[in-house]
Amino acid sequence: MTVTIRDVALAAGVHISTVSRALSAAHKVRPDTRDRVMAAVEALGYRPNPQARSLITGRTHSIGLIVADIANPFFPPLIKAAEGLARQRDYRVFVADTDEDPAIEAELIQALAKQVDGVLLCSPRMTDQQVEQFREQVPMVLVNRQIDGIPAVLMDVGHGSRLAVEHLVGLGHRRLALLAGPRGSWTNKEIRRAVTAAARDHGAQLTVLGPNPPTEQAGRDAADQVLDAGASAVLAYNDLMAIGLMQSLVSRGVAVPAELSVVGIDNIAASRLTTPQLTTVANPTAAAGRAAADMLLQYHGTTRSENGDENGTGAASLTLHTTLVVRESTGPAPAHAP
Amino acid sequence: MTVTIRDVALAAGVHISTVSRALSAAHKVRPDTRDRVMAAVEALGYRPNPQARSLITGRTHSIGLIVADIANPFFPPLIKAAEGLARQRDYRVFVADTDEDPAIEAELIQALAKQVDGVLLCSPRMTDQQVEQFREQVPMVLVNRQIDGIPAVLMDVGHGSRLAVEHLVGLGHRRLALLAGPRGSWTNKEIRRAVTAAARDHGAQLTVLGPNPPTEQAGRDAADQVLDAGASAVLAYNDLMAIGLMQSLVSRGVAVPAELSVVGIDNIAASRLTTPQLTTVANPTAAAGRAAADMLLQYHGTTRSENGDENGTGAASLTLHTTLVVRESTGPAPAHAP
DNA sequence: ATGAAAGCGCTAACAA
DNA sequence: TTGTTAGCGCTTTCAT
Repeated sequence: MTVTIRDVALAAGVHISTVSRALSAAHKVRPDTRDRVMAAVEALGYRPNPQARSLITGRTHSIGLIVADIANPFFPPLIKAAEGLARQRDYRVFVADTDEDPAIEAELIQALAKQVDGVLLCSPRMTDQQVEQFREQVPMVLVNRQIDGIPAVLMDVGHGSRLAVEHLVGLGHRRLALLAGPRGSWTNKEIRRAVTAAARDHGAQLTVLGPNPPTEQAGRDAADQVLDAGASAVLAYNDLMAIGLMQSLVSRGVAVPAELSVVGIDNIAASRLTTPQLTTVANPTAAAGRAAADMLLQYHGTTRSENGDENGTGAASLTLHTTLVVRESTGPAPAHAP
Repeated sequence: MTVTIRDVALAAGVHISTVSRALSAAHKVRPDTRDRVMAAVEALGYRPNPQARSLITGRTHSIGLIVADIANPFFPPLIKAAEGLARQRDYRVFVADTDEDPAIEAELIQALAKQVDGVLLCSPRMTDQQVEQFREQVPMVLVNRQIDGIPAVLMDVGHGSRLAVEHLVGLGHRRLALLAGPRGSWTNKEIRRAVTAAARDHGAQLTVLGPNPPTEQAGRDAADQVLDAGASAVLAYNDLMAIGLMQSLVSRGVAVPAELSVVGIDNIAASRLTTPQLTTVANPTAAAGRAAADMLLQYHGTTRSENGDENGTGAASLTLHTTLVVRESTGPAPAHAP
């Protein structure tokens, strides 16, 4: 029922190896033979079995893309961009979702390792050691995680966070709160580090709240802590949390930004939809997805480590810039604490 | 460098077929032999090569999931749910994005057909004939598309749309507009059919605007047409368009719902974020994703058509209910047209 | 330029 | 219960 290379060979009156050549190394076959083969291919509707092919070539023409949560609006643009680039290069993409769970993450990458030519690991929650271990099993490009010797696409969210703090300080805020993100997140550490430093530099007081799951619900739940902290401005780990926080604030009768300024991170589409519109640090997620896929395919595209540089070549990192998008959720510090 | 079944056999002092059995049909091997094999597996870190396995078994343990646009917030919850169920059954998921393009859709399904045990085709834009053709090449479950003889998970968006119309009529609206979606969409046809019928039943006048791409931008662009149509209420193909439309309306100084009522479809997370909050028809996307994956795996899980019913078994359809979520974007019809 | 033969890593009859 | 033998569908030497 399924048509194989043998059927084509039979129909074209040649040996299967000739069919194989006609399909991959066209120039190694006489034009007229090639034509006969192609005609048979057409007539029978033959499509090579990629499994069989990859069993012998060792390449699957597909890559894995692992994200913490596909329903988090941060990821879809990244995924889409990575897929688009992969498609251009005739690669398939396996997308998997770890539910923010390091154990599932490990399990998935393990399972994927054998089936793909490389893995794009986005915002991993595993430890560095775990990541390094998997990196030995499969070519890998990291997104939003920095580990020595592993190629990565980073977003300088630390810089963006500093801009946010300076924006806030410029508006007169002296007591800040940081609504931190999940534990294993490199981005979270970067933000925390940058915000702490920036607050110190500008003589502002900082309360760090967390860790928290990176969800709207966590943002809602944190409202009381934020209020208790006595801050006049909050920076949240991401827009989702900032949006949830604003909802709780509204329902408690706290005016944003009059009584409390709120800043998010990511610049997801929804951040323009809230009232007030969210001030946020914009992450170039699509560019990151594209760049990461490009890195992975380029790196693997050179038929397994060439360029006379086995260790260095693939290990370059790319850092993309973030920017502060000032909208309506930030304003001058109130004269008195709320 | 890569450890194969042969290495394990050698280390355990048994034949490779024994290793194979110990791994798949554990009970067909003596306990102590099995232990030795497993010890060797552990020691060597052996993982079976899924490509080789599937070459012989004909099953890949993965399914394809094709969506029109992964960045459309309608899809991620569906994808996530489908992936969750697949994971439970130890299946991998290939997610692909067609960019709303029927040609890419065909190309993708073609490429995927050989690499997966089945395909979940969500909101396809291809013609029925094309879909039917692919259905012969690979087990398939449709989401949001009804074609005779192909199992599907449907959402009764027609019912939901009727509810929306009745809600609007109940508020005194007599001139309605429908902001239609993309051409190939079954959902779009359903909505159009239901809205047309409901408007007729209630003696309301209806203007249909479209087809349009299912995007926020298309919603923004349609504001003038909507206004020109002289309607006092609009139903949009999806929330994204409704949200875009509301933005344009606001910028033109048209009050929602005072001068114009707006209803969306989908109930994406962002629909609660707008001001006014969007009245919308809620689609159970997560349930649909889960159900579709379940159908596909069950259907294929019976080791290729059993149950004494080769044609009928897999062809059942499941219809999920939609509900109307009344929020703030709909209100009484104004006394005079705007 | 083409055919013959070997084998990628594994499973599944069949023997023993 | 275990080993032997054939392949799954394809690519890739090696001859011819």
